[in-house]
Amino acid sequence: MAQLTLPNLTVQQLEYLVAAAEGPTRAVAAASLGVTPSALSQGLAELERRVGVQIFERQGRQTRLRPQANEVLTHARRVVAETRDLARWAGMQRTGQAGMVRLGTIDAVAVHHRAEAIREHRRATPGLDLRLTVAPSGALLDSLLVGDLDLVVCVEPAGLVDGLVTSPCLEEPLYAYAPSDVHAGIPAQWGPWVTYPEGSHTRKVIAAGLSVLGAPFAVVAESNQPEVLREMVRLGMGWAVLPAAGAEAGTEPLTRVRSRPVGVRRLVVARRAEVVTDVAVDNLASVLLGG
Amino acid sequence: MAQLTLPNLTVQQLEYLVAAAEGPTRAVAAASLGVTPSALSQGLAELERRVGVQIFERQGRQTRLRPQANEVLTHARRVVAETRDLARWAGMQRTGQAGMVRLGTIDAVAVHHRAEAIREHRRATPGLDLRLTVAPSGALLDSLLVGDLDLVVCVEPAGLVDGLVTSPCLEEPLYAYAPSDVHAGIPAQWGPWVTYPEGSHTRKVIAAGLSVLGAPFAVVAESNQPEVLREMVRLGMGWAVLPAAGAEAGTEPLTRVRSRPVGVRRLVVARRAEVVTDVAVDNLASVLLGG
DNA sequence: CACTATAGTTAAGATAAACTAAAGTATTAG
DNA sequence: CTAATACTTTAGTTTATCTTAACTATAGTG
Repeated sequence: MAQLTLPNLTVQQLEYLVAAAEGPTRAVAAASLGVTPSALSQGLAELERRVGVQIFERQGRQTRLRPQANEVLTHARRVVAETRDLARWAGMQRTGQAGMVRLGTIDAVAVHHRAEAIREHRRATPGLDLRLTVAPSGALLDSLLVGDLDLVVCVEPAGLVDGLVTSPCLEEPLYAYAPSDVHAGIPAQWGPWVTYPEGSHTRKVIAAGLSVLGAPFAVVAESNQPEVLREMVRLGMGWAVLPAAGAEAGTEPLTRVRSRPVGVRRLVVARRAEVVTDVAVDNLASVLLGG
Repeated sequence: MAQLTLPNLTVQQLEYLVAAAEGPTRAVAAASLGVTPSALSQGLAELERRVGVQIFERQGRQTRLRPQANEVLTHARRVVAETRDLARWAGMQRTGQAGMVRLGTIDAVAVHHRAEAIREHRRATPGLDLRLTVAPSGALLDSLLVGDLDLVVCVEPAGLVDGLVTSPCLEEPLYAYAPSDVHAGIPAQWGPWVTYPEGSHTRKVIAAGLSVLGAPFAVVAESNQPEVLREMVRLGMGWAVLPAAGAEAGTEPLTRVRSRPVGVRRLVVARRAEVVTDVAVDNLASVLLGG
């Protein structure tokens, strides 16, 4: 098949044609474009040369469109309109009003701390495709590193993670809760425990806090979901250390064994270090930090 | 309303983007475009700068499209395809296979002499919008001068018409016909006549021919249509001088009073002198001349 | 008929864009 | 470590596009 080389038309030339077709004279058209009549004339001559078909004809002292120009003019209008749409999209993209952000959070953040902020941000930027993934911190950070997520709110990792940058977001106190029929004694008699699985960032914080208080940490059941842990406590399966938001919500909130927290887990906003600045991600990050 | 200034994208840049998206590497894409990788790289960088949105990202030693590029890529494919269509149209326009030709002829040409040629030309160039107007020679030439027609086949005008050029097309003998019950005598006893109206080019030719033969030219009825004149003769209203094609067609052809023609009318192909070369008109003109 | 205003083109020179060739920078493979 | 690959940058040249200014042609006016 013959490799038909396309005429290298520019959007500007097509704009010139549209303006020339709409204005009563070329001088007016040129003024509306903000160029000299000379520039318009040369630009249109170049357009005509590239299309390779006569588009204009002199009639008296005016230059008019030939009937054949309609085909070209239609093309020009279409491309100009499409380019206008693209420019509009690009503008929204630049200001973060359009595009896609894949956000990952632990459940407490999505359900409690930033639920309203996320809902409000979604309302404020309807063009933005905001996707929310709820998972444990470790899984979120893995996904972030691999590129499956753009922004993560999770428990602060133990050390610096290569390729990620984190900003402190909020600190969440963790309280001890016991089944309702159990008498709270000294910490050395607390337990046994239901808690987050091995490997969980929060579990590390809990273990450290209990260790400081001198409480044993015998684990009888595990779950990543604070709601599940709360129900286990209510059913008398064991004790738990949970954020207040997860434990004291619902119709039958648990009551704290001790008014002071066992520990504090620090939540951070994390994103890839390498990544070029994406305004949509920036905006959401600042909402999540600032809220 | 804000005058959103459009990015001056070029068809070439959009082709670069499409090629880069389709080729496995940029080097391959550049080769398929017939440019150096450097040119492709610079062109794409310029495209990205003009759109104002990051389209590419480095991944290892390759440059990949970011997900956001899909929007731009879709636009690029569309505009490239539209430009290809335009180029195809322009090519047909240049070779006369597309466009519009407004042809005007006298009836004998459309009905007899060039009927087959016109039909064949219409069949051979289906993209061409060929419009046929049938009218007397004077009206055709007026329309041609005003610009309502592009090409005319008519009886040769008496003198040169300013702004028109004519080429001889064919010569058409005109024969005398009498009602069937009339005995053909010497020319001085011919008539009375039914013939073309005053002002008709053909009538001038007829008048001159009869004058040479010494026949009187008393006119009792007029019509521009040879078929009408023929029927008048058949009904016995008078004699007529007609082209053989018009008089001797049909189920009851008239018979000539005299085997030799009374006169000859010269048909010409006429077009405006000023007009820029239009290949479609050229082609049709040569068909009408050559057939 | 000159005289002037209008409509647009052409010419010349400056500025910006786009190409090639060659050198440079990472990244992957052996 | 070395070589190859995939692109980008730089430098210099060619090509486009703009502005200003001069030019052509037409239409209207006395």
